[in-house]
Amino acid sequence: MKKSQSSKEKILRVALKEFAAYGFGGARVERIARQAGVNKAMIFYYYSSKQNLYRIIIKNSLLELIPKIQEAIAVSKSPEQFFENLPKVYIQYFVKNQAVMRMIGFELIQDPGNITSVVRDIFTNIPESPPDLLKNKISIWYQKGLISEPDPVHLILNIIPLCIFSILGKPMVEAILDIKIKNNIDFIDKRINSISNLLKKGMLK
Amino acid sequence: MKKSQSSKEKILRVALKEFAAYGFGGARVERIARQAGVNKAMIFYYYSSKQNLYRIIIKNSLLELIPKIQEAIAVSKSPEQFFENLPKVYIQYFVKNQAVMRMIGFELIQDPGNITSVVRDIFTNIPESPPDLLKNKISIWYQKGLISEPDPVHLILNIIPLCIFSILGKPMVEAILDIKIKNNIDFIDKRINSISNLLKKGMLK
Amino acid sequence: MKKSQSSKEKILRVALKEFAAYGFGGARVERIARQAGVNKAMIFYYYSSKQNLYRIIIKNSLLELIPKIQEAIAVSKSPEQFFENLPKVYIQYFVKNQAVMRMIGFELIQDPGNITSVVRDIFTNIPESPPDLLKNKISIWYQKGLISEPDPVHLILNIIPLCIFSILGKPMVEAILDIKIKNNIDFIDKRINSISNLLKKGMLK
Amino acid sequence: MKKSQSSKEKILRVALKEFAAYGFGGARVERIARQAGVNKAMIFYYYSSKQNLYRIIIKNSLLELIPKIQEAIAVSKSPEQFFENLPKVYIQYFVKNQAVMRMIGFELIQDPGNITSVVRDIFTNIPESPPDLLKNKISIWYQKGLISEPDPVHLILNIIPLCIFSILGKPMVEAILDIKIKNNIDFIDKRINSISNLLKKGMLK
DNA sequence: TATGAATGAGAGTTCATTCAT
DNA sequence: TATGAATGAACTCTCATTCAT
Repeated sequence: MKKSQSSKEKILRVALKEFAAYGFGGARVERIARQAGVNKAMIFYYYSSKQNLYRIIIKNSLLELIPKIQEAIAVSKSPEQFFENLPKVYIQYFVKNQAVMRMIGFELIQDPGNITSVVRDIFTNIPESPPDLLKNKISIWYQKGLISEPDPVHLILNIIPLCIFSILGKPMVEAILDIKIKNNIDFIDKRINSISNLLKKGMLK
Repeated sequence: MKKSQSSKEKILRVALKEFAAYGFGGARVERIARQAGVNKAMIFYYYSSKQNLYRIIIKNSLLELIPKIQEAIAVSKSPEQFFENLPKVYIQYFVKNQAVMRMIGFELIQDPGNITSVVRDIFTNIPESPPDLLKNKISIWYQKGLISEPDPVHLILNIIPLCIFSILGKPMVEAILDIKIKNNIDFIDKRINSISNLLKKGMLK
Repeated sequence: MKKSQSSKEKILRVALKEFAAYGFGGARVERIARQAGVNKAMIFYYYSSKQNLYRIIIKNSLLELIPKIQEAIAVSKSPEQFFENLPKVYIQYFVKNQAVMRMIGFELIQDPGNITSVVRDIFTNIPESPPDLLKNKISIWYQKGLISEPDPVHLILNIIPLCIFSILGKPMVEAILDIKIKNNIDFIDKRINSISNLLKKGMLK
Repeated sequence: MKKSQSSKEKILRVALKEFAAYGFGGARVERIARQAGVNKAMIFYYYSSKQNLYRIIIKNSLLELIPKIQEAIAVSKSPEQFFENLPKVYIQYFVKNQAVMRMIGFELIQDPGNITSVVRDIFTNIPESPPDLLKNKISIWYQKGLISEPDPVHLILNIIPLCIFSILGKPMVEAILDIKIKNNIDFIDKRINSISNLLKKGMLK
């Protein structure tokens, strides 16, 4: 019974990496099975289809990420804290969970409807509507004259891209500038700092 | 002769959309052929393999995009202009060429090495080194005390993500905030504005 | 378990015939599958590619044939016995295993390097070097004044062609002479005899 | 008009090599066209199909070879001369025309009926029946007590295989004996000699 | 004669999925 | 739970052949 448990979970762990590396279309059930050390048929026994396995992984990933973000938003009593906490939480999570980040990336490009429906699904199980909480917060800050961007959509779209793309886009920017960054840990720290400064200088009044 | 020309090019046009919609692994040669109104074998006649077709499209796309960016950089005599021109050019291009944007996105997630090598390849055919020109510009602006971020990597990583992700991330942010944006043209204009303001307030001294 | 065993082996048996009948290029995987009564995909499941299946069959065939020849050489205490045993063993084997003979024939025409490398490969797994044993035998017989051809290459090339080609060349010689041989068993016996006599009279001193 | 002539013939020359190298199934029309420096469609314009091209080449080859053999037989006034002339003519022809030899080899393995029908076809256009001439010659020699093998089929099958296989089988025998023959011209001379001696000692009374 | 484009059938191969045990 | 064998549809790619010019 123990072994089955571990098999079932190992499949999840391995499949996440596979989907992140190749996307849904490029991922191979057989490769997942081999790397998880289980028989191919077990994947279907536990998860019934490749599609379903994919959905479960997406959902699990968001179920792990979203509360962290909610928390970071909740503890931010001022926009200053908000502009510091959000990049830090996002980037640190994505650095540690690059496979999750890649899967989310794939989904956004290929079928945003998919991921947004999962997000909405998760939100409906939370008593206080996270969208409302966030919108209220922003609205209050703006009314108090603390921030310069009143539209929550644009405010959020000024933050999240900087977080997600900071890791994904690094190799491309290295190519564009013909620079090779060696120390990745330093880079991440500087990245968080640079984004926080940009957001604070750029959107605080 | 005319028909062949159109066949060869039609394949390119259709394939770009297919790859953008499904990624390399999920794209189907047969679907490309059907939509281009050509025999499946013609794709191999002209492009010899799916892989090769993909590479050519990536390269063509970048060959079209990069000069526009170079131009936008070149005409920017001040960092102020720079922070205005770059988002405008990027976003307007991506709005019109969403398939290109999606393909670049896929590549960055799946195999950044691939796209960076194409970028480098294109750069070597330009007499004045684009990386050097850009780095010099930034360095001079910083020495003159015009901008607050001295590191070109971080400066660029504060710009490009905002441009690429503004279109890709829109549906997700709509889900997060439970808002549905109707007028897309207005949205794009506001997006460009919001980014320019953020960058100017956030990185000009 | 039993059925799978039989499937795997049945493929081998059927494929040998197919390759013998049509050569590698002309052989059809689908025909092999149909005749073996298995799903086409099983051929790749067990043998991974048409090429690989072909190689395995060639190797198996030689692994069966070569020891018989080695044995026939080993038991020949005099050149007289040698000139009797070798044609008998060769021809009787090829009569029973015409498919093997044809495959070897194809290989010798198309890519002799291929088959010679397999032969060498098999030899390296035999403790006493078969080439050396054979060369020694011939050398001793020549020194004792028993045979007239000192060069082992020419001696062997005076034997093997007569054996292989006796079956393959029969229809052509029938055409050349406008004769139709009815009783094949008699023919084979006479063939073995005629060759033995030729070799004994022609190469014994 | 001249160019067309040369194209038509160049196709024949190149196709012979192609068929000899890969067999009918493995030969590629496109490769023939490229190597002949003509458009693929021209092959069908001149020869209407791959099959037909193949047949024509087989026939042409035999039309060139057979008269040489007939001549060698005709000039042989004694079995001694016969056993000297035949190997010499055969082997020297095949050394110079290895592609022809290979094509004949392929045909004999794959579909002997094909080549025998062509042989018969050629013979019907010769006034004196070659089979009869040959059979008579052998019969007379035997009646005169000059040769030991009365059956023409076996007599011929004691000769031709040694000639054809001497070139084809060389690499394999080199592998069997672990010997590498350097000088090919010497080898051929020795081969002809060894065969002639074998036949003379072995079949002359 | 000559060409490049086009075609359709089918080749080998892959893959998610299911079955029997 | 677990396995190896099996399946069928679909995939990329090939190739002899034909068409339009």
